[in-house]
Parts: sequence; C-alpha cells; structure tokens
Amino acid sequence: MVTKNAMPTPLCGELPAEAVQAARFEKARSAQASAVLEDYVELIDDLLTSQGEARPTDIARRLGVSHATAIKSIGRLKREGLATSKLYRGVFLTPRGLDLAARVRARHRLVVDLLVAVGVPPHCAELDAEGIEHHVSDTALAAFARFLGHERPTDDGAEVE
Amino acid sequence: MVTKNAMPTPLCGELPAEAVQAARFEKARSAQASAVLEDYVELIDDLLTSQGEARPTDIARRLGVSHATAIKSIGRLKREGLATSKLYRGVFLTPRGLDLAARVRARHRLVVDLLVAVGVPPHCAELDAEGIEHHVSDTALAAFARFLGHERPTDDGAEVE
DNA sequence: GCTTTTTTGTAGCCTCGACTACATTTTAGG
DNA sequence: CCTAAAATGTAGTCGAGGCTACAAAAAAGC
Repeated sequence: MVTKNAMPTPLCGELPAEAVQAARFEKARSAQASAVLEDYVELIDDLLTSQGEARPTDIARRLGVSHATAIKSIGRLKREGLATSKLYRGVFLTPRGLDLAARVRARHRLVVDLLVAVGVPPHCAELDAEGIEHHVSDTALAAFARFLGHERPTDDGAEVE
Repeated sequence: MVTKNAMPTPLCGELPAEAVQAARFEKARSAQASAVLEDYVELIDDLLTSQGEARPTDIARRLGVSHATAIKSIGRLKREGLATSKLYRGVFLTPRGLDLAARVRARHRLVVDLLVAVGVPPHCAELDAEGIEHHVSDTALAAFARFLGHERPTDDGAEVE
C-alpha cells in the first residue's frame, strides 16, 4: 500500500488525491514546455557575451540540432517576446530575454553547485544539471542556496569515491 | 549525419567544446523522451499494487490527461514491450516494465529524500522530484545515496532562520 | 430485458521540436 | 565581377503527446 496521499498537504486541503497527483504531473509537463526556450535564451546570452554575436548556425551547433530547428525555435523566442533578430544579422535578446537568461544561469549554477556539494562528480553534475534545472522550483532553489551557504564544503568539491 | 556515435563514453578529452555541450543537450532531450513512459510505468505499477488493476480511465485521471491520451501512451508502452493489455481488461506490466517501475520508484524516493535532506520542504520536494527524477544519472544517484547514508543531517531539515 | 451510463477504444486535429531538402542571401575566392 | 561556398531562411514531413468528438462494448439501473 502506498497511500502517499495520507500526509496533510498545505495547499491541497480537501482536494482528492488524484487531483493532487495530476497537478504534479501537469507542473512537470509545463516546466518541460519552457525548457527548450530557456536553453536557447541561456545559450544566446552566452554567445553574445563571449563572441559578441549569436548566429543561428552557432546556436544550432552548440545545441546539437540542425540549423533549421534552431531557426524555428528562434522564431518562437521572437513570438514570445524574448528575442529579436535582423535578417542575416544574428539574434539578440530583449530585456525580458536578458532577465530570463540571468535567472536561468543563476539557477543552473546553483543546481550544479548543489550536486557537487552532495558528492556528484563535477563533470557529471554539469551533465545532469542540464536536464534537472528546468524542474527546480524557486522554493527548492532557496533551499539549495541556504544549504550551500550554511555548510559550503570549502568549494573543493566533495570527496570523490 | 551528426556522428553522435563518436562518444558513448564520458571521455571528452579531445572533443571540441561545442560537441561536448551539444552532447549535454542531447542527453537531456533523450531523457525527456523516456520521461512520459517512465511516469506511466510507475503509475501502472502503483495502481496494480494498490488497486489490483490498472484501468485506462484511472491512469488518465491520475496523470491529469484525457483518457484518449492515456490510451495512446499505453499503446506506446506496448510497442516498447513494457506493458500488455487485454481489451476491456486493464493494463499489465511485462517483466521489463516491472523492472523499470522498480528502478523508477527507487530513484524517485532517493531524489525526494535528497531534496528534503538539503532543506526543501517535503511537499515541494515531491512536486519538484516529479520533473527532476528523469534527469538524474546513475552516477548522481549513487552520490545521493552516499550522501544520505554518510552524513544525514539529523533529519530536522535545514534550520529556517 | 431494455435502456442508460460508464468505460474503452478510434479518428482526426493541434503544437512542438526534431529532420531533410530546397531557396535565397551574404561572404569569400578566383 | 562573377562564381562558389557558407550562412540563413522556408517548406514540408514525422513522431510524440496533448485535445475533442464520436463509436462501440461492458456494467449498471430500472
């Protein structure tokens, strides 16, 4: 018997257990929907900072997708008001895009740092964080920061096996 | 062709930085591809254990999707050799499905436990784990287990000052 | 036993994110 | 300057995973 719904959940007072569980899955699905856009925004910001420009071909290569796929996604970014692009002139971020990029990057670092702090090898932490980060809530992020701030393991990474 | 088969192993020694980054995103994408199937398998196993049967309608309700969507996904499970179903007789898991369910469940618990251990409120940990779990590698899982076993922080959660 | 409701399944449509193939534009070479 | 290559953009396809609407079978009510 699992009866994982036996605990008193703060927000979901009288809701049926099914609805609670359904909401959980729905949250994960919606997080996934914005994951791709977040990746693009973060990468574009990265390219703009390091290279001075973000060209679709570079974006595609870094993401490991075809240029057509990248261009389509850039179109979505523009529709969502996160980026702009001039014909044959590269992609740029709107203020909203820049803001999102900053938040995504901070979250990424925090997730990696936490993984390393609990003993995940740095290389692996980077890999896993790419998928994980999109699903970490602000509440959890705050907890991560608190955890890292209180008992930061001298930043040399936890002992590798 | 992307020659994605050039590096199945995590030795990114002489590879260009772009390829490394691309591989990271690709891993996240492939993890996402199996996420839905994992959720279904876990839920079906849960229903079989607690209710004795897993009916498409129940699956759909618990996942928060329409029954048509659930039935389609069940079809995918069958194609992948993870489940079987007899007309109007519910869904069952194959040995492979059962094995996957067990692994998914263990991983889920480990992720939740780790989140709680670093100070994430239990309710939030459950929510976030739903999305996170699909992206946690075996290496990271092992680190989680080690962390939880070695330095369990008195289980009172991080003190909220 | 017949009707109604629930459950199950099918069909068709949508969006997203991937792809290939082709068209166009800019840039680079000769 | 004109051509070849690279970069950019467009069109069309595909599968996954959602949806609604409808059809059929099983279960429940009367």
